[in-house]
Amino acid sequence: MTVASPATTAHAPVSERIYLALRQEIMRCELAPGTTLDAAAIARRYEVSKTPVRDAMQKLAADGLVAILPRSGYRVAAITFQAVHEILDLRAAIGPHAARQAARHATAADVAELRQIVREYAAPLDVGAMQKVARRFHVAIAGCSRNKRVIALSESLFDELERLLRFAIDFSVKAGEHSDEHTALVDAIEAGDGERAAAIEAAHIKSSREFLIERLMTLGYLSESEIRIGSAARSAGE
Amino acid sequence: MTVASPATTAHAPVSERIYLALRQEIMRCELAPGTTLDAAAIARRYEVSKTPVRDAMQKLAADGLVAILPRSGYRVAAITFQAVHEILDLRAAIGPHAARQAARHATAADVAELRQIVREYAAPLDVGAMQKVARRFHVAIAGCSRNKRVIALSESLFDELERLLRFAIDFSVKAGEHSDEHTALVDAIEAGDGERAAAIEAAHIKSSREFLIERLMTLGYLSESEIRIGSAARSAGE
DNA sequence: ATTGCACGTTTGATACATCAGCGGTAAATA
DNA sequence: TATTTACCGCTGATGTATCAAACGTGCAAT
Repeated sequence: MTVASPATTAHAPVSERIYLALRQEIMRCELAPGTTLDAAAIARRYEVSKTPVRDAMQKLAADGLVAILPRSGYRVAAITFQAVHEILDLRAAIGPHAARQAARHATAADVAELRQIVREYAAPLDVGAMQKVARRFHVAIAGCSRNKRVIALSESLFDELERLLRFAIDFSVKAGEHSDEHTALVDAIEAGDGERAAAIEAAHIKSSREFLIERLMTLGYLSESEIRIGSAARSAGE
Repeated sequence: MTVASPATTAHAPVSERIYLALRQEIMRCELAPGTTLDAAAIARRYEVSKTPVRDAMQKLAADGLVAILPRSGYRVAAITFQAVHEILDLRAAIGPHAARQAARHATAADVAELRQIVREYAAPLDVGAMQKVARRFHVAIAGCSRNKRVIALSESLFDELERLLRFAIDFSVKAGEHSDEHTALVDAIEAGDGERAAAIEAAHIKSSREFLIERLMTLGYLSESEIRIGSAARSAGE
């Protein structure tokens, strides 16, 4: 109420602002997974009422970032092996598909943009920055598919993945060097070879999946038996 | 498959009721695509306040069934060729993947359930009922993947597809007979042959895609050029 | 005819009321 | 005295009523 509501706030829905702020906090693990969120406190903190907080919670729940316990509370989504597995599995489904479609639809400008992003891999980067570049690269490929749903889904998956990585990896890992793979992928897209593009993307996702699982294992987050079993028989979590 | 009531919680959230009711109306095209929705009127109609209506709108927006125009209104999502294309494309990405995973994870009970659903195809069905059975079949396969995200996504895609079919096909088409294909798919899943399962599912989706596109063309919803171009260069629509 | 202003309609936000679940505390029993 | 159970109060979500702001529309004036 103290906000004088400047005339410049033409198209700035308050709920969107809250949504983005919370989303960032959750993804950066500044709000720890499993934490129960107090809607009233958040409203006070951002100096707004509870309604936009409510809206933001709905959106975050749709993104899978918070769980709504009816009549009980909001909780930051827990990080479970199940979740990691599911996200990587979904990525394995849509990543290659997006690459295949990208090979069909990519324009010269698209290819140029992809090459630009690949070039940025060369610069010495910390893990956080590398994450960002990787996200841009894969989302750009999704963009080439010209399918808005695929794009939105890719973004969502990468967001969640980023959160998992921040939590589990703790930034202790050096920047991996697979820019060769990326160059090959762009080449395949430029050549219009959808199958090759899909295969490269599939291999890429597989390797990052194995990397991540190994990493989680060394951190004691899961045992070998869980990997063997896959995602079955996980009753707990969420 | 009884409802797993969460212990003491025997509650019916009002917003959920509104959500389900509106969702059904939208999917049955009783609310025509493109219609602007009056939140206050809906609130009066269901004898509730505007807040649960708001929540329901947020959920529907997350499902892609309504579009929220900030500071302007809610509108039932329009049906465009773009949307049909995107949904079928996404299905083409996750369907085969789900089938492949189903072959890895399906239990004997899963296979039995799938066979039961396939059997129901044999009975003489109207198009609406066939839709429902097809939905159950494909969602059941997604269920075998043990990936909750894949399951939710499959359900969402089928819901949207159902709406598109209701709108475009107008129930004038006879029940297609591809139960052989379905049987073959279940066989592959039972045998654990993921690649074969994925291939069958891919072919199945491709054929239904072609069927639907042809159907839309005969109804004058799109021209041949649009098919050639694919989804590119559609500036209009939502 | 076009532009500008004012009004009405509808969303967006706030403040307030209500209700269910959870935890603490106390009492009763073994 | 220790453990269990039942009751009560508190916290926080859900729903209602009200208010403010913004977009669209229509009329009027230039």
